[in-house]
Amino acid sequence: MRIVVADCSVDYAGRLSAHLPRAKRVLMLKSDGSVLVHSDGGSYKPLNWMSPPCALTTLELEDEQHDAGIVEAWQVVHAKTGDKLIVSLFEIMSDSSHELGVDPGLIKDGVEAHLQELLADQIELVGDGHQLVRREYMTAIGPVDILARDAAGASVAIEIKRRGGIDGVEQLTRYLELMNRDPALAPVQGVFAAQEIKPQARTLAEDRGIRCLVLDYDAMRGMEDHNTLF
Amino acid sequence: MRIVVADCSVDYAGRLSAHLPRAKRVLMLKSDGSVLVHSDGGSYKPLNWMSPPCALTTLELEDEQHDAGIVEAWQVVHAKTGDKLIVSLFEIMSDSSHELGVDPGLIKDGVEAHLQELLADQIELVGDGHQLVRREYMTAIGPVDILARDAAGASVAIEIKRRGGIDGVEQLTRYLELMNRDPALAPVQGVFAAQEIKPQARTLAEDRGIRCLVLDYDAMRGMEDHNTLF
DNA sequence: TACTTAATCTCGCTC
DNA sequence: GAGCGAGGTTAAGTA
Repeated sequence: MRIVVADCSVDYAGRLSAHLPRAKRVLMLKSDGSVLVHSDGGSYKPLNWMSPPCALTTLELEDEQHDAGIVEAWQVVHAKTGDKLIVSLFEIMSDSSHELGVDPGLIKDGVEAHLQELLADQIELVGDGHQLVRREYMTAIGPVDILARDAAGASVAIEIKRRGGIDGVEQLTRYLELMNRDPALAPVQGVFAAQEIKPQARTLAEDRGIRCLVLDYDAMRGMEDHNTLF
Repeated sequence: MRIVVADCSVDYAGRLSAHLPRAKRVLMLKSDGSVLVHSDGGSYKPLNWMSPPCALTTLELEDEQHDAGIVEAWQVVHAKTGDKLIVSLFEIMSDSSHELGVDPGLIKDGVEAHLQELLADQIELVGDGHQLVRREYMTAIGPVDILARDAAGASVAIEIKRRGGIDGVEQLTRYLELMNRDPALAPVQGVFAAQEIKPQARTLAEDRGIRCLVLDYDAMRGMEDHNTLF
């Protein structure tokens, strides 16, 4: 990993064209050839970058570049797409390299799969007397998150999202359309469950007779812990 | 901007929980308080991070942390959500600060908006005798990319995507459903235009009577240049 | 390997 | 400020 702090301008030509006017920035050159151009603010996204696999070469300076005050120029080319990033350096404030080694990587938990697990275990949240049939119930066009039966024994197809948007409603609608053609399942009631349901999605869902269910992740997790403890 | 290269472990607790085992990494501390944890590889996305607005404080070390070899510990807390990032430093290889100033920002062109512009200018690509009514034609549920009329004067609603998937077809279907209720427009023919149309999307579109149109961006741009030149 | 879906998405625009 | 769509999306999981 090489880190350069420099007054520079950057040009990108690939799926789009982009230009960064001259300013002081941090240039991160990773050992896989990738380059990140960061400013002192914004989010984790660099102003500009080149993803691996790619290769960096130092360009020969032409007279007019030299006259313009450029002291060094890099060309970073993507190995597959040919996308090109050109960094023109006017002044280098700092240039250092560090051997980091391979990173052991991130360990994370607490995502959408967990919501499905929790709701399967607490299926009564969908309605009194509901019973789980199975998770990831396969259909011809993909798996429905949860298939259940209500107190009367009627089928209930549940689509779970962390944030419920229109896409999720469309997805559930396609499943319902298909499942309602199966005499063994029909009629199938739809339930759209999410931690947060967007107004447009709720409107669309209710217009189609799909029930909306807002999930309280913390409460469900707390319930789970409680169940585990006793 | 402060850049620290250190042997460290990182813990994040917020919308999810995540942990980074001890390893050498680059820590970028931006002046807005945000922190990025980068390894020597991967993409532009950091292994872990905290977005602004947030604040960094140096924690008092407890005896057991000291015994474990930790020489410094930071706590970065998000100002609104309360998300927390804790960095435990075991050894600091490098620690430097640089004044960068405010970045002038990225200038970009050549995205989807451009495709819409090009197709509006070259509306005859949709079919002989077609005429542009307007771009971004507003409906109650959002703007249709292009509204045109065919040679016979019938309405044509065009949805443009760079990559055409099922989502885009669903979107256009919703527009068509709404527009066909308007006597001044009905009947409205749908055209799904994209640089690349996925097979599933094409099947769904054609099943619904929506015409598919594959756009050749380079040819359209070339045509545009040609028009400008002569 | 190709495709589908989620993301601590981010970013920009509109209402 | 909230909502919605696009992204050089990126990244992870699955068929």
